[in-house]
Amino acid sequence: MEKPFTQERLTFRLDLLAEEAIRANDGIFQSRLGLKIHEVRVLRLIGRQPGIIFVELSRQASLERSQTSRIIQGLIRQGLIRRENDAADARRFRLFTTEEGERTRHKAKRLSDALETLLMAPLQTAEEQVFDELLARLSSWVGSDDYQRRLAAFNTDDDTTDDDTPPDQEDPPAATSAD
Amino acid sequence: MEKPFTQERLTFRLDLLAEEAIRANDGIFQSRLGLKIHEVRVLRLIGRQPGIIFVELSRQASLERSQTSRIIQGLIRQGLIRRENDAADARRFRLFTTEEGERTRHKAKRLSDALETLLMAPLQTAEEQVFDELLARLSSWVGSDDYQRRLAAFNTDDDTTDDDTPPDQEDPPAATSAD
DNA sequence: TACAATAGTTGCAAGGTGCAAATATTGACA
DNA sequence: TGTCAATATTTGCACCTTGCAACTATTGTA
Repeated sequence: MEKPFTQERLTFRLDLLAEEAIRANDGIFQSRLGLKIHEVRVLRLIGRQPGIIFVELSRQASLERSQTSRIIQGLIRQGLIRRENDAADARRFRLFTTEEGERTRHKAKRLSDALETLLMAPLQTAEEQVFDELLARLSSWVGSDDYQRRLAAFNTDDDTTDDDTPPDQEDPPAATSAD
Repeated sequence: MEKPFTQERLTFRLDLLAEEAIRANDGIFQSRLGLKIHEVRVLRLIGRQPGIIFVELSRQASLERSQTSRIIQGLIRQGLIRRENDAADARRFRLFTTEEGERTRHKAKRLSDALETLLMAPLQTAEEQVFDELLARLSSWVGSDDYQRRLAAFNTDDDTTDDDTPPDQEDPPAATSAD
């Protein structure tokens, strides 16, 4: 009755897993810290790079500028971070975590670690490392200009000219009449 | 200047990659087939299991019932699938792809294949297989009752009692003043 | 002084998501 | 047979996220 995930689209599985990971993290963060996952992400980045400026933050968090802006406001309101005008350029400001922000960040870290462990439970240590490494390579790849360029080309040109796919049989249409 | 993705949260990277994969697929599907990624997912599932019923479909696609319902309506309106009342139970109906639906499905498949190839470009064949396999195991894991149970326990209990984390030093706060 | 570029904010509209109530049908049982 | 709980699917709706576009503020340059 359970459909195996093998043979499913890679993108689908990726989506599923990511969604689940996010859902889990977000749920826990909300209930334990009162923060959303994106807020935690921003908090973490600021904590790791004190003095980071807006644009960098937005880029690294992979969040829209408007979104980033609103998240920052929220974190400030909650007293988890503070901003400081840049001495050299009044358009910018630099961000820092507060004491409380640091405490929260560490709590979040612990929660994330535990969740990650749970998520990776079925993998052995070595496998987990491999997965981690491949994931890192892929993440970096999709962030690269090269990838973006190729993707754009894909959208424009007709790479789909290999119309030689057979009528397709995939699955023996298993009768779902299991009642 | 480019922040490496190593050392980032696994969930974050996972999210990033999944988002990118979806964005790419969705864009292409929209422009080439006029379909959204979720519609394609549903179409694919129906094509693979002709006669599938609503609940099963919703479960396999991992989509809300309401959402699934609306997607089905859309696909019917576009003439890509058709529904047939279940002989035994009038509350249910069974779903089938139309001729055109099949054609569209194959087009979608080709597009997905090509995109997947692009996405996995930095990996060698063997690595890709490993990644695929690990992903499959993880997908299946997060769908399992065991995982769900453990996650629920996590939400309830206090697994966070290991409060021995050191003050944390992570990153040498690299001065962002690279200007 | 003027103008283009950069930094960040805010308004707003479009779309996705999911709950909850509604409808239709079935099955069990008194 | 009438009643009621359960199942299947749909629809209404309200909430939230997302992202564009327009706006303000400041800088650098000519």
